[in-house]
Amino acid sequence: MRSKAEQLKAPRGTRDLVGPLQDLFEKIEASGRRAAEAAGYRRISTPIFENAALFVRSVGEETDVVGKEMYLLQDRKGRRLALRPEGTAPVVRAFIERNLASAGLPVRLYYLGPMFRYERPQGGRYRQFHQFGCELFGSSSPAADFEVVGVARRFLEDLGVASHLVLNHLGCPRCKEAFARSLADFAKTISDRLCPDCRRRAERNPLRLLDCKVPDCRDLHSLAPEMELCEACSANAASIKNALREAGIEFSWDSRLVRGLDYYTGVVFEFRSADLGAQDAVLGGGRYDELVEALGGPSTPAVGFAAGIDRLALLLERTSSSPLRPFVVILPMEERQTLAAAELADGLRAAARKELPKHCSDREPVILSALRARRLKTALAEAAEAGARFVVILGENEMARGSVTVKNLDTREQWSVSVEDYSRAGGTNLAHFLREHSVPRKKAEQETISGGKD
RNA sequence: GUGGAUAUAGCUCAACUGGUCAGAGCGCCGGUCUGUGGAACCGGAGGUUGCGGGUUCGAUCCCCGUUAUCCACCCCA
Repeated sequence: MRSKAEQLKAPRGTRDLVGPLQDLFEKIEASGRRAAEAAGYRRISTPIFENAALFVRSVGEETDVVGKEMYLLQDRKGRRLALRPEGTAPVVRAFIERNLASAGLPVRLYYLGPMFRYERPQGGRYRQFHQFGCELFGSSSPAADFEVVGVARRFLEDLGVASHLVLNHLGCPRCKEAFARSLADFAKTISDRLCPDCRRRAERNPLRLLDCKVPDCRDLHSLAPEMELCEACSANAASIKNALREAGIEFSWDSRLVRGLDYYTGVVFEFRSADLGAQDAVLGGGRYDELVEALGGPSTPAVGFAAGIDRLALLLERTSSSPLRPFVVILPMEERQTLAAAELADGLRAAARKELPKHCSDREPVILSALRARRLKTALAEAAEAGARFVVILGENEMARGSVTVKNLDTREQWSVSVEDYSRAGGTNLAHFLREHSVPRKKAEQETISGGKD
């Protein structure tokens, strides 16, 4: 007989975010929000499913992402919907549909959330994965490209992720089109000597030819025509390089960097990590000046990027993380005080809102009640292990006196604190005491996520 | 979608070529210890060896299927 757990497992390529992994996700998301908002980006949340046609028209019918990786569904009225495989198209759709340009250009938006692609799962690659992305509408200036790369970089730096920046310039639609055509023509002449993948690429996405990893193909491709940028495009590429150099941002230029989504034009870039194996792109983006118009909006230049949160979490897994550290743990001595302990904890949390110092960043202090009585020795050891600062002991003696014993786990001092009018006064007595006796910890110790155990 | 590998306790891993081999460490629970600190020692619970078939007197081990994971390709975050 099969157990329920075996029959109902999470679908392939999906996973539950819980414990340290969830902590990590929140940390990464917080860094994203910080980096984006600091540059004036506002969050947008779009639906998780859209009309399938949106992605066909933007990402491109011939790309793998829409050709074979989309989760397609039909609702009861026969509408063709798709779980979003990427974030840019929905944001552009919303930009047009909500007439966001009316607030005045440029418009800066960021998003955070799950994306879906039907792919063979691998480390750092999931069928439901998560992205943080920024989109900047309304500027064709290299300053906009520079800004977006800068936000991306700040975000990664803030997380402490080591990565290197690679850029390329695909040219304006005219350059890109011409180059693709000449590559395809070239491929045709040597078609019989190319690997099967490259033969397919020649048809569907000639630019990708340059990215082949088969050695023989690479040799052939070295004979391929070079990208020729028009005057405007090469000036654009040059000014971006200059800006990056002047800002002291390290990067490499790779003419083989081609992104798999059709809408890219102009600058494209990736941040790669050496610690990720084959899935080394941790963040990717570029310019998509034609997309807004292609989807029915006013001609509007735009740049953006998307970062893979799951991949970042993979990189940071080693360097984290401790669970929520309690500020106070209430310990009942005997079974019959457990309910009183829970009540005390509840009242203390209410009081703490107003009265306790913000001891750990932007979170409320964590106040726990132990739900069972254990030997004091073990209970104290556990509380100390969990990193609690105070322990409140509630036993026969305390109940008789109408007080509790408060112990500071750092200094080992302890006091008897009266709680007689505790509930009437909204818990001020104990809360006040704790406030008076808590000194701010050093910064490193305040971190609830990145700080290890003492 | 293609090629390859793996699957044993909550976790990390053992078990010579099929024959008491279902184990260890960590974790968890309890005791030594009736109300004061992360220790030590002792004990306990937990597995039809991913699942389903097959070969065999006998399968964790061999074969087939299946599911999941990992690696590479494709592609991408």
